[in-house]
Amino acid sequence: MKGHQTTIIDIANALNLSKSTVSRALTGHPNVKTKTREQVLALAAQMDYQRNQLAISLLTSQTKTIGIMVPEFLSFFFPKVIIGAQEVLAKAGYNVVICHSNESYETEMANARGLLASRVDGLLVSHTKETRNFDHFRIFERKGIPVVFFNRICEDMAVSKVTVDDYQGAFRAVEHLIETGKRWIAHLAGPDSLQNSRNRLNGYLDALKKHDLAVDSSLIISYDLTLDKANIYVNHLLNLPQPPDALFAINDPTAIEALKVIKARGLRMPDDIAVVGFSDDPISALVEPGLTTVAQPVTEIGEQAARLLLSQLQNDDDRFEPETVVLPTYLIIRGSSRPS
Amino acid sequence: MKGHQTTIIDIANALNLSKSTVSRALTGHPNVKTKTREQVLALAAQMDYQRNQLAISLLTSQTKTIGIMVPEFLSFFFPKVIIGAQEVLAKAGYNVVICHSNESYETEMANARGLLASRVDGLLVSHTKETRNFDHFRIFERKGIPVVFFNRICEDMAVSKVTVDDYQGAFRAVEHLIETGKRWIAHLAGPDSLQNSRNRLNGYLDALKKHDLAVDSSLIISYDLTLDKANIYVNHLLNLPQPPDALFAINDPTAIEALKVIKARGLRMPDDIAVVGFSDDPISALVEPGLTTVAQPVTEIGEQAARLLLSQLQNDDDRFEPETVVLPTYLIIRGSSRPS
DNA sequence: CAATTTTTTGGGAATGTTCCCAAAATTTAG
DNA sequence: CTAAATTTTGGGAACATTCCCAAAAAATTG
Repeated sequence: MKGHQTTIIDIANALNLSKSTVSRALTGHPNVKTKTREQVLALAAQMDYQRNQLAISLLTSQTKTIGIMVPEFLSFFFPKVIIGAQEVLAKAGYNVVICHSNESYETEMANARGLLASRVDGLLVSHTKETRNFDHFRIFERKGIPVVFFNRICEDMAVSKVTVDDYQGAFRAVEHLIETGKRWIAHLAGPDSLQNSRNRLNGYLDALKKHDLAVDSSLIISYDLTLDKANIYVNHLLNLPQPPDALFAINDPTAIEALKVIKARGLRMPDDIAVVGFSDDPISALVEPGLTTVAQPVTEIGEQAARLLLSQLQNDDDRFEPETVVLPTYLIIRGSSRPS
Repeated sequence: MKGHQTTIIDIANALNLSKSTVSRALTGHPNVKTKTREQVLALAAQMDYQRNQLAISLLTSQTKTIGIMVPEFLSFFFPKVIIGAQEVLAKAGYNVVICHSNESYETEMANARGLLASRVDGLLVSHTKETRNFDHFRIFERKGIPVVFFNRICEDMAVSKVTVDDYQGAFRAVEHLIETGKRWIAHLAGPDSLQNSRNRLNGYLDALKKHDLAVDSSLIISYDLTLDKANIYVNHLLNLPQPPDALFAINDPTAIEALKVIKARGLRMPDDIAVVGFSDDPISALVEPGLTTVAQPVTEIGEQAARLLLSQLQNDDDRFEPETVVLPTYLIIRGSSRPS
C-alpha cells in the first residue's frame, strides 16, 4: 500500500471496467451510463482517488500553472501583488508557483530553470536588483512561454509589462516639497540597475528643473536598498556643510530609516527637514510623524499583469502584440512634509 | 515549432543515437563515451533543452516538491517562516509551492486538493481560523504523504508539529504587567478555534491566578482578528465603568490598533493604560510608544518544520514517530508598558 | 588473432492519464 | 423479431523520461 496512490486502473479493475470508462466517468464525459458513473464516483471517493496532474500535464503539455518570480517578499508590496495576480489567475483555472530569489541573480537563474523544467505555462517576473543579463528569461520567450514583467521591468525584451508611473510620482512628490518652500532637496536613489529607480530619479531632476532649482550631485546618492546603508547615507547628508531641507527617498523603508535618524538627532519634521517616501507601506501611516509617500495601486499591478498574461495565453493562434500598462500613482501627504 | 519543447528524442535523432544514450549523457551516467557526452551536451545547450520534470516525477512518483499552506501572507510572520523553511528544503533538493487560503476554509480545501493532484511529496501547514474539520489534511496522512503543522496546529492529528510556547509567553507578558503595578488587565483574545489563542488565554489566566488577581470575564474578549473589530472592542473596554489599566492583545496588529484608539483618546501609556502585544512585528519597534511584545523565533519555526518534514521523508522505511517542537518566546519591553 | 572482458549503445517497459476509433450492448423503428 | 440507430464500453497510442537487460563495439589478454 505504501507509496502507491489510487489510479483509475485500480478503480477500473475493482469494477471490471476499462480505464477509458472510468476516465470518462471521472471527467464528466456524457457518454457514460448513469449507474456506471455513480459506481465509479462512489468508489473513487471511498478510495481517496485524486487525479494525477502530472500525467495529465504530460499528455496535454500544459500544466495550468503560472510561475511568479519576485526578488523578496518580506515587505508588503510583493505579497500584495501576488494576491492580486493569484485572484485573477485562479478564476481562469490557473495555479501559481511563487519563487523568491532573495535579490540574488544566481537564485533567480536557478528558479527560472526550475520553472522551465516543471513546465509552467507562463511567467510573471519582477527581477532582482543584481540582474543585468536577462537570458534566463529569454529562453521562455524562445520556447513560446509568455512572460510578463511587473514593477521591475526589462526594457530590452519585447514582452508585456506593468509598471506605475514612477516618473510622474517622483515629479509630483518633489514638486510638493518645493511648494512647501523646500529648496535644497536630497534624493536617496535606488540602484541604477532598476528601471524604476532611474525613472524616479528623472522625475526628481525634472521637478527641480521646472522650478529653476539647482541640481547638486552631492545631494543625490544611489544605493543598494540595504537599510544599514540608508542609515549611513542619511547621516552623511545631515552632516554636510549645508544639509538638505528635504529628502525624497526611493521607497518607504528608506524614508522610515531616515525618519529614525532625523528624530535621533532631535531635528523637527517638516520644519528642519521634510521627508517623502515611495510606495505607501502600511507602516508609513503608523510612524510619527506620518510619512508622506507616493502611493501605487499595488493589488492592481498584480491583477493587470495576470490579465496581460492570460490574454497572451488565450490568443496563441496568431501573432501577439506585447502591451505595456502604466498605472497612476498619487501623493499621500502626511506629517513628515505637511507644513505646520 | 510552436508549443513543442525539445526532448531527448529530438537530440537522439539529430545525433543518430538512442534516447537511452542521450538520457545517460544528460544525467551524468558514467557509461557514456566522453565524445558522445560532449556532443549531446553541446546540442542540448544549443537547442535550449530543459528536462521535463513532469515525466520524471510521473516515473519516479516523487516530485521533490513541498507544499506550504498558510492562511495569509501580508503580515511579516508567514513570509518569514516560509523563507526559513525554503532555505532548509532547498538544501535538501526540494522545491516549494506556496498556497495561501486567505483565511478561507473553502480555499484551503481547494488548495489541499490541488496539492494532492500535483503530487507534492510533503506538506507544511498553518490552517485558517475557520478550519475546524481537518479531513482534507488527513487524506495526506492516509496516503503516506508527511504533514507537519506549524504555528496553528491541529491537536487531533498524530503528525509532527512546531509551535512556540504561547502559554509561557502570555504568562510572562501578563506577569510583567502585574509587576509594573497593573491590576485590572484586559485580554483581547483570538478565536477559540486556534490552539495558540487558547494557550495564550490560559497563560493570561494563570498569571492572574498566580498573583491572586480576580479574573473578570468582562475584560476578556475573543474576536476574529479583523482589525475593525479590534477597534470596536478596545473602545468598548475603555468605555467600561471601570476601564482596564492594561491590555494584553493576542497579536501585534491588534495591539497597534489599540494604541491608535488610546492615543486618539488622549490617554497616556503606560500610566493610564499599558499595552502588550504578541509576535514582535517589525512595526512594533517603530510605533510610538514602542510596543512591548512577546517575540518568537520566526525563521526558526520554518526551519524546524522543514527539518521535521525532511526527517520523515527520509526515514520512510520503518514506522515514523511524530515529534512536537516547542520553541521559546521572550518578552521585549518597550514604551507601551515600561514604567516611566 | 581469437577469446575474453569491459565499455558503450539500443530496445522496450513502465509511470497515469486522455482521446480516438472500433466493438459491444442497448434502444428504437419498422 | 430483425435491422438500424444510438448509447456505452474497451483497446491502444501518445506524452518524456528512466532503468533494466541484452546487443554491439571496443579494449584487453593469452
